[in-house]
Amino acid sequence: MPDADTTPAGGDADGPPASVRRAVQQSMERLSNSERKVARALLAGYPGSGLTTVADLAAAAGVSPPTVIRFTARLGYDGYPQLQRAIVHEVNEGMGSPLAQYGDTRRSEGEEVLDHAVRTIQSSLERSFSELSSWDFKRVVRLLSDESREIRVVGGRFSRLLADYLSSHLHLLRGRVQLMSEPGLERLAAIADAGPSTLLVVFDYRRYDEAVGQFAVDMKSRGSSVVLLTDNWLSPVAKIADVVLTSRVEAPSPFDSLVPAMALTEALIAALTDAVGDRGRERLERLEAFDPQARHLEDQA
Amino acid sequence: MPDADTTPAGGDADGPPASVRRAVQQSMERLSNSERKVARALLAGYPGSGLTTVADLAAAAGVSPPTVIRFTARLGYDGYPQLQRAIVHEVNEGMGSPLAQYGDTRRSEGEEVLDHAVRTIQSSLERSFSELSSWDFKRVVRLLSDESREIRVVGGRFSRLLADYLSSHLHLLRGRVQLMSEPGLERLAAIADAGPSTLLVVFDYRRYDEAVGQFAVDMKSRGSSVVLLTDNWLSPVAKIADVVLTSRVEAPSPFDSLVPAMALTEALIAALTDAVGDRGRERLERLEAFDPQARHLEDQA
DNA sequence: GCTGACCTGAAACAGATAGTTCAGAACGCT
DNA sequence: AGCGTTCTGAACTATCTGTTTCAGGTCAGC
Repeated sequence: MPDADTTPAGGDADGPPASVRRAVQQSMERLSNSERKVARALLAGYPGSGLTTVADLAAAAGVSPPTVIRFTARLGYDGYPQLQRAIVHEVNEGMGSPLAQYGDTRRSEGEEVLDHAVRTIQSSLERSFSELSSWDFKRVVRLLSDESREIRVVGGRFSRLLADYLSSHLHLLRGRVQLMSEPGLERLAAIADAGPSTLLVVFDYRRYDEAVGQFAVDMKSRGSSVVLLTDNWLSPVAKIADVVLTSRVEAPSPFDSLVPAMALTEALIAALTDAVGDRGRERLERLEAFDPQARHLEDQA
Repeated sequence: MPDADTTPAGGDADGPPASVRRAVQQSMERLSNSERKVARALLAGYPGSGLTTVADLAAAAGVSPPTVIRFTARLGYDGYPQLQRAIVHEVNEGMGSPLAQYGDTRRSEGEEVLDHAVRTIQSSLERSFSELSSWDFKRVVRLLSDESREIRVVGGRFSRLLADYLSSHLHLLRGRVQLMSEPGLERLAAIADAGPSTLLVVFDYRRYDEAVGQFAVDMKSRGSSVVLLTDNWLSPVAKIADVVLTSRVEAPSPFDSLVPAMALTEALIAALTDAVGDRGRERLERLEAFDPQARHLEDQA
């Protein structure tokens, strides 16, 4: 049993590095409420938060310094400096290794489900993007950034959330955008007003929404362009759509996943932000002038 | 672009990261013999050697502490702690996500933006899950699956979509769920009715919603349990929350990303489906009897 | 071989740091 | 309710930190 330098709570005497991160996660249960806050703060800003002083970490966690000390003691370290050394050690080894953290052992219920969920979601996402046609993607971006067009956005039972999400961002970046949340008069009016300069964005994922499908058909018949975001099984709207972007829906549960679709939506927003450039930025600033709570541009320093 | 925090000897105002390592290498010539020993020791054990004490680094280099101090001064830092901070900063970037590398290079508009978006989103997602405490996750699942509890779900400007998403699924799996979509009488009534058997689920991501925060505080003061889903910068609600689940919000655009948060939500739903087991399945079947369009269980063959 | 400039480290110093003590608070358990 | 246990932070302290001071040492140049 050599190397008794940095393996306190790692436990099983097998893992050579015994990541501090995992040690913390495993010890979660044994901790008190405030100590758990420390654990969360440590993981949230890892590893930087563990390389500052006790006082700093305590402040970040919203607890007092003694709690941090007790936290380190409970993990099995002789003191805060020793925990720091362990982190430094780890940083020295890894300095970039991304997914070394996923172990193999599984027992407790929740963990298995979570692990499975993570992998399912990630592979769905990966696959979705790898199957995405970048040419279609660009076409959609061009359509969305064309301010001479009137945009309507609509979605189905769950995908209405994405329709909402997209239109909210569109509002921030350009004018002439409308979300068609409910069936009814609003949609009828939209059909009546539709023409060649109208752009309808449809989110339709299983199970496909009949009302949305009919609405798309009607809009199309009035000359509107139609962009469809759907799953890989293709909504019936695909038949009449001008551009189709698909995403996978494989989920860790019996329900479908919207994560890849949302990722696609965010990618569209990113590309659109890039496309509208200064024009959109000006609009954002104008909007912010009226809404002190929205300062979306200051995120990236 | 000042930010005179960590860019002393980077010098030429060109290098984007101004790596400490590179700063040292460039300054080699200007150093004295002993100082150069320090430089070599620092680079040899980088970054760990720079995260210890002055005395340690001096010993590793075979020189006296003052020499280390003079070394840091010669590099342009105000003191050893400042150099340390610069290194920590660097480590923080490099360790987690490979976000740092996508600085500037772009040619073909749509495609590169898309590529960048994909990578950003995926790394955010990966990082979020790696930082997730599975213990907290399990606690939330347990709370959500406890049918003796009355559940209230609320969200902020954008995260209301996730609140909606979660509550929609909760409705399918169990009873006594209510989405608090708008401020107003509905929320007041919820506060009045709240008690120890109430569970409030709060989605609060930057920019944090004051109304939601106040609502959470009020609910908590009435004895309700509070589960918070937030970003890694922690909503103020974290102070009073019983459990906190964080996700990253780094996005390919100036806006924040909700993809990791949605993935987390879906993981919760998956685990919850598992937890409620047959009871939830029966409920689903009962619901389907009244809604021929919802057949969520047939997805996985 | 003397003089000046420049390194270099021992010793001393001021300030910050981790860790301890203790009293009050919160909690769970009959 | 009342008890004992556990948790938590304010105040304190001993220690270690980075830094400055200063004297000894090295070397080049006429």
